[in-house]
Amino acid sequence: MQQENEHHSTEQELIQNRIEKLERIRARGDNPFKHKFVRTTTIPEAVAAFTKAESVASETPPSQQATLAGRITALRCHGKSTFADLRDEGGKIQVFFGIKNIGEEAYAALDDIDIGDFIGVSGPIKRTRTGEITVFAESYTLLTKSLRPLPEKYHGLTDVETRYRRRYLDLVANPEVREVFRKRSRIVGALREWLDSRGFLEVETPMLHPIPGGATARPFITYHNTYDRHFYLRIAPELYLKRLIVGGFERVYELNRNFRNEGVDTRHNPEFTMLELYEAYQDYNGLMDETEELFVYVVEKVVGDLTFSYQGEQVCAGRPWRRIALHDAIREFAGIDLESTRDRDEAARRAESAGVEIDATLGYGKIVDEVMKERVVPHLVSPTFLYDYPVEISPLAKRKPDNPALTERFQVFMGRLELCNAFSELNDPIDQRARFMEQVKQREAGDDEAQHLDEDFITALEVGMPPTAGLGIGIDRLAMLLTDSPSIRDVILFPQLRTLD
RNA sequence: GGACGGGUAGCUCAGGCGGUAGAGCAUCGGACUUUUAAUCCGGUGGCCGCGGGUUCGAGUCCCGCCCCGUUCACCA
Repeated sequence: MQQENEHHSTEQELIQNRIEKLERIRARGDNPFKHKFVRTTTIPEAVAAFTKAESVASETPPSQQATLAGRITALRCHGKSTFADLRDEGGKIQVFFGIKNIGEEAYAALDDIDIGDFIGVSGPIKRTRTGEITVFAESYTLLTKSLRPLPEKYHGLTDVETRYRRRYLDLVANPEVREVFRKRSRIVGALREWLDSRGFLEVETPMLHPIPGGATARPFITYHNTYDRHFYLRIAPELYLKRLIVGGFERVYELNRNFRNEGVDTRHNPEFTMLELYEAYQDYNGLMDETEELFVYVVEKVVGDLTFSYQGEQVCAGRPWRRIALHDAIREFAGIDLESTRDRDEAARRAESAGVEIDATLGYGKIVDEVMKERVVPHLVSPTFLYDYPVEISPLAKRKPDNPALTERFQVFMGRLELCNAFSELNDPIDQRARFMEQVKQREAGDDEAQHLDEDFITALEVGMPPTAGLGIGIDRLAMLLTDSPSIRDVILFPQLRTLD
């Protein structure tokens, strides 16, 4: 215990110092944690109103009375006058405390105000001698006492571990981080607007799945006490959403979290946000058109321009987007043909001739997938549809009528990021059962990402699902792209890190 | 899991040739009624990630471990 105290002695001293101030405040009969404060306006509104009034009345700048609230981010004390920077969510304004304006008692009480405290302040807004827009405080009130020191004012908080583990400090110290998350919110809002305007119904399906399904991924396992059984955190909502199409909804979407028990890197977080939508009577070609429309809507709304830069490269999202069959793209970028063979070993030979290392356990479909990731995706900066994927790696997608080895599936890539996965949904229950059985075989052969047989889902398909196309969009990656963030952790408020003891 | 880089004051960072651990900001005390990274004077503050080892002596060298980042592998 004592060791622990000594270990934190410095920080403890800073905290202790503030606690003593807090006690002095209480001793004066003031409450350092107020319940409510009515402000007349926000800081950015007050600044905008002042600037506007000023531009109209050119000779004598008007002074406008305002009551503002915010956090003190800087204090400059000059004896009988003090300047503070006050910041709220949207902006910053300087506050001037003069002993003549607020009185000796209130001025003396400033001794117990620290950087980090929240205050409310009233007074006229004017420019100082040096031209800074400033509230000349006539009164102020402490709203919340802060007991811990904030990160340094000039450099902010740069330690990435602290930024992720204690995001509140990151948000306080680095205003641009708040902008990233505002933008993320606008992306999600724009997606919903587009979907809602087209009659898509937002639904919520289970997060606890008795059988993990809808994607090839390792699930998290959890346990329900009353039912005395294991559940899986969902890896995708797909099979439930398709059940809703069976039930008669024609346009549904779900925008929520998926959980996959796999590696963590700059593009993968164990929990991530996915938009999945399903549209009856549509196929993958029509869905490609709609996907373009949807993205263009969101990009224009959020970025304001269809050309933007991601990690130093220009992305041009203007329509039409390039559409190229996966096998054609492999021919173009990898210089090999994987379409004219279906033989696993031959495909592996050709892949290796293109310099792609192929693990002996990979089947034909995964070889194609591997070559795509290694040789094709790195070229896809501006938006590109790859379409017609091997049936082996697309167990929920409908086959092409003229080529049963391929499925009507597409993916969208932008900024070298995989953003979407979509297909004409397989609605033939007999084929679906066969595909599941193929997956089960792979699972038994040791592939623990292979999909499970979901008997109830087959039953639903037997009841009948109309022709349907479905699309999944990785929201985190879309947010990375549109905020020019290099890591998925930069667009997730509380990314997963190892817990500390 | 492998490779590389990092972990030093509350924050941002120096030091690293083995010889009593530094700066700026913050904080505390003093001066100051127009500053804005305020200024000036003085002070407090460190298990130098953790544990071993070598050594008269270890932030510094060696070994192991933990955490973070990048990357490769795996995946979306």
